[in-house]
Amino acid sequence: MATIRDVAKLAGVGIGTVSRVISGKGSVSQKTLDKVSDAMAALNFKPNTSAQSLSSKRYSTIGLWGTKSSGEMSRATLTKIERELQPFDVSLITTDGERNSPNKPKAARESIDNLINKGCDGIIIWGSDIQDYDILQLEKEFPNIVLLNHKAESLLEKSFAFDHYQAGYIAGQYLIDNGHKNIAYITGWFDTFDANERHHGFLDALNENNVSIHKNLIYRGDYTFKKGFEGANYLFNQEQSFTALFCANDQSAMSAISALSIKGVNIPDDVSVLGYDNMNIASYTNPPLSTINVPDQKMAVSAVRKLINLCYGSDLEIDYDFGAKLIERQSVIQLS
Amino acid sequence: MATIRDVAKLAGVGIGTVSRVISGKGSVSQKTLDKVSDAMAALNFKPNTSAQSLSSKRYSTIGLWGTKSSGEMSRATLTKIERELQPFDVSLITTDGERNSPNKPKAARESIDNLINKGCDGIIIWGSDIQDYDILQLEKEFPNIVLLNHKAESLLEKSFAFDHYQAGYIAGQYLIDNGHKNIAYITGWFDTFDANERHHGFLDALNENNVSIHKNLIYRGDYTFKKGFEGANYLFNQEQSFTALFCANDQSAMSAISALSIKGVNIPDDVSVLGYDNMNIASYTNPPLSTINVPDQKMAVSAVRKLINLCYGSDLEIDYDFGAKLIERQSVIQLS
DNA sequence: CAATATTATGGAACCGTTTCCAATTATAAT
DNA sequence: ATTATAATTGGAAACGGTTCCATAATATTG
Repeated sequence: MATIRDVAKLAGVGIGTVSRVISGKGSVSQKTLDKVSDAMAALNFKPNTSAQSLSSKRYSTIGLWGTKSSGEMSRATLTKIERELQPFDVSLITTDGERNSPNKPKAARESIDNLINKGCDGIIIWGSDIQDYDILQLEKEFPNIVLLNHKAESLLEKSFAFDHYQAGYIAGQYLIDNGHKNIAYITGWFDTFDANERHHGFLDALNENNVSIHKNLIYRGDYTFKKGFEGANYLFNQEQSFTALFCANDQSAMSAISALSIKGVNIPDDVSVLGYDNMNIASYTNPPLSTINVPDQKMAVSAVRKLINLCYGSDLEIDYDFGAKLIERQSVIQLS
Repeated sequence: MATIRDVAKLAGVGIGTVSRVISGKGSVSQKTLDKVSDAMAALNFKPNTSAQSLSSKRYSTIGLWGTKSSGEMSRATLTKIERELQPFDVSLITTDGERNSPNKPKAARESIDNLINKGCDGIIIWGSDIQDYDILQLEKEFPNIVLLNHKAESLLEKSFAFDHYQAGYIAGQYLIDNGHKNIAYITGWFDTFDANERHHGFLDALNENNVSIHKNLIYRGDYTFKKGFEGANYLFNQEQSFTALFCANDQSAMSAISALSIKGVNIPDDVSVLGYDNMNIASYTNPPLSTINVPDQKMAVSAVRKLINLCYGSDLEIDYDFGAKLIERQSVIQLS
């Protein structure tokens, strides 16, 4: 591999000059620029990234930290992030923070440190697997962080999160507005803050409307197709009947619909089903799934842009508006 | 940040010694090892990755190259790859090779070069978006590559691909074995080698059994839910009737099932549907989807292991057996 | 116990950039 | 022409590790 010195020699200039043309900073006369460019082309010169990073402390890399247990970031979102980074020529390093360790918070912090140490200018922290206290601590030492799917009160401008409480509430309210009083519910997995918010929002909506949900009609799921399917069968077998089913995500909603249809229940005539997430597929189920839209990609884009601003001093505009919205399709009907 | 020299000073040893304890290579007495370890802990020393790479030419990073147009690698597979890398402490850099350029092969090669230049010990080349000739050329200059979802005849031991022709053939044969003669077909997107293989395998199976497929019953899809849905509606409206529908992937199969059910056709009694991929959700549709299993994750794991061997001189065992297998569930029935 | 082999150790040189400053050259102003 | 100012340029020093070699300390051998 050719180095900057080879180029300098061939072009008959000093290494500083070559460096200047690489970075485009500082001034070079047109004549020298041409000479150097030619030499670089002739030698097929590519600057060595490690050397650049070592000397400039700029890594052109950002890290994505998250654990699988908090529900994985979707592929589409991931791609979106890459695309957002591409124009700036920064790469993405992803890590699965998961470690089996007795001391979870410590392990989290440690794996984040590792990621930073790999050479990242900034990192995206995904989900709620790390405590606010640790985040604040971290942010003091390493301010180039951004929280995605998590909100830290004292770090609002670096938090990009969806109001799951409100969304859950909207979901509950919607079912009630459509006249449903006997409601079943397949929950998500409660490991995370988000999941709890959504849960309480939904429950509060019911409470405030004085509709209670029978304990037999709550099935503890985990966001998977499997649990959705099993949950629906479980609920179907309870003696309590229901006219609506809320599922904590679209995946469970889809498989719940399958399970119920297989049992011969007609969706939405016998049972309305409401999902949560608005996955791509939600438009193409039978019936098309009404659901809560979660602007995952939009949040991701905002988070990335904020991080780019933080790391590289740019001034990209950032959208902080991630309102909850219910998408009406055909899986929920008005009870007459 | 503390450097190796700080550690050396604090521990009262030379920098060479510190380097030795970092790498674990070379000999250090127990006593010095303790001293150095203590010093490292006291200073919270973390070796600088760029400096390490610069001087050792080892990057502990591998790249994943692929374009979105060739169908994205699934999230699950991506995670699998990360997990496989984790024990070796190597990170993954992903790139979307997509560029709009008049000269596609050149652009491909260029973006691969870029990726290599970012500092990768090796790269995984995903899909068939780069020509064999270019691959061979590349491999000569940079041998640490591995092909995933693509087979280059002269690079067999670095190719990890599924026999889509055979799988397509099996799919066709299965439908015929079940007595279907009037078959409809929602194709995939034909940009890639894989897609063509699958296509021809399927068609050849029909041909060799003397069943022909009416041209109106072939709908050109693109692997999306959307096209599956639209395709099924299109097929439903043809005057030619069919008892079986083959979809080039599970996504289209799922939405095709939805579309047909909405039209009132009963799956599988009126129309059998066969998918391709065996996605997670395939077990939880109504009816559960019969499909071709594609061992994506298994192939990815093998590819990664091969690459690790290549890059780091290890000797992991590698499985090259990716046979096609049909998973019988309940979306295809025997025609009586 | 001397001679030899083995294990430990220090540190200069190097990896390929960027950064900075002093020196040179070109340009503008008087 | 002379001076002031601005634009270019070269290259030493630094970034923080690894490598290698010469040397020192220990262990082994006959």
